[in-house]
Amino acid sequence: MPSVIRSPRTEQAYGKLKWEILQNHLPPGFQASEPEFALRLGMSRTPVREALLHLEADGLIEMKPRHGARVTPLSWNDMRDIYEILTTLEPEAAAAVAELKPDQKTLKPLSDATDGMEKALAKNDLDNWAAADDRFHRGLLRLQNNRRLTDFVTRLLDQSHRARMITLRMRNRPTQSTEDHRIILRHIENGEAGKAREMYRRHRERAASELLTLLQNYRLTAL
Amino acid sequence: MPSVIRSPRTEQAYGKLKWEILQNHLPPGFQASEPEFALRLGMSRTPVREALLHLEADGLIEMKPRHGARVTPLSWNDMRDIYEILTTLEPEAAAAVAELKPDQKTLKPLSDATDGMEKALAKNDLDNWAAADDRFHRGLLRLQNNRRLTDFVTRLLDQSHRARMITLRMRNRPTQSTEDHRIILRHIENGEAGKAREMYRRHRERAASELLTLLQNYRLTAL
DNA sequence: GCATGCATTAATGCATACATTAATTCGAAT
DNA sequence: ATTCGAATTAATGTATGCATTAATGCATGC
Repeated sequence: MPSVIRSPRTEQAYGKLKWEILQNHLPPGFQASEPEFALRLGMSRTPVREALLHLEADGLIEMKPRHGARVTPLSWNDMRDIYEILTTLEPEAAAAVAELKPDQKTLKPLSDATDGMEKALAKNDLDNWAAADDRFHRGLLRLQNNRRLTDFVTRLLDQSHRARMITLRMRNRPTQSTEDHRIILRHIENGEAGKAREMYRRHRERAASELLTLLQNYRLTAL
Repeated sequence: MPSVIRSPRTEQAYGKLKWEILQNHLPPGFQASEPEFALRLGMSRTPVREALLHLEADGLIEMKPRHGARVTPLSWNDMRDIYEILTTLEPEAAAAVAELKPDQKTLKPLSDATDGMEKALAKNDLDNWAAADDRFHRGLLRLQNNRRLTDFVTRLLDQSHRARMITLRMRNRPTQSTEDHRIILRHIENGEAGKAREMYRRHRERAASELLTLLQNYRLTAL
């Protein structure tokens, strides 16, 4: 439960900060003290501090003793680690969903997302393509029943979101990636767990290698 | 970074509470308000609350709006979910370590743990057996280089610790399990990633099935 | 007797004040 | 000029108090 916060202020602070971080509005490496964040957000330190601690647990903020809280910088090694885990866990999630033999209605979020990717690709609308891609991955997770898996992978997706956005316009047209999704969806529809797993793994391996190469070539990250 | 806390009080509260939960000193389902915990720990609500939030992120505490914080009850479904993920991730960790072709010195923590398991088994000393088993699993994790993987799996091991302790004396003599470790260690020593992965997977599958059966037969958990 | 609603009670959410501690700056001495 | 050290500054850690809000119990009416 990465986002299970209930109190208005804390929730507000958490939501706003997370949003601004993921949008690169608060850029990687941005640093400020608790009082500064509190001032920015128009509330006292208490809820802000709580939100910052949550974001630290999410891996989006790093709190260093006397240097304030800083937005986690993009790191090549972090991205490698994250994609390594995604490459292991997401295929298992896909297989688990396939095992459930879900009906078309259950799979609607996934087919919608896949449609969205194809349409956006046809229009060369990268932003909508990325959004649909994201919906697919998160939608798939939600269809399997292991809550901890959902939460953890969701956190990893959040942690790697900025890197994906930054590299979005450096990639070639994501034709292959879009096709991958269609095929994975078909395997899931057919209840073929093994094929879904294997296809998802290859999808993630390709995505990882692409992303890491881009980050490296363009010196976009620390480390 | 499950335990990255630095302030004396918060750290103290976190450490003490975590310890007492894992020792079943604060039993599953135990519930108290923040002021009560604060009183128990001899400090104000602030650091206690922070510690409780950390423990909630660790999955050991659940905070319900007006009902105080309660020690997460043991749940069969949670254990199933946890072991499902462990069965996926730990074998990958073992394979990753094998790939590193570590020397004997690096592997000393693992061989020590394995020795400890065998010795404890010979003496029928279940407590030390379990402790050595735990050292093996955590030691292996530390040898691979993906920090996020280490932290997440460590959390899962913590979350399942109480269930393991409770079922410890209901199991048959853990002969098979001890042998598994020896074999896994050998595969790692030989740098045979595939074999290490496969053996670890079978080890975890067996462990999961044993644990879940015991919990079910003895109605030890909620749900 | 039961249900509804209000009052009471207590916990949490949040703000603030104070204590502690570390970084930084400035000055003095070598 | 450089280095050491003390004083200042500012951030974090912690305590506390107040506001808010939900749960509980009681009373009242049906």
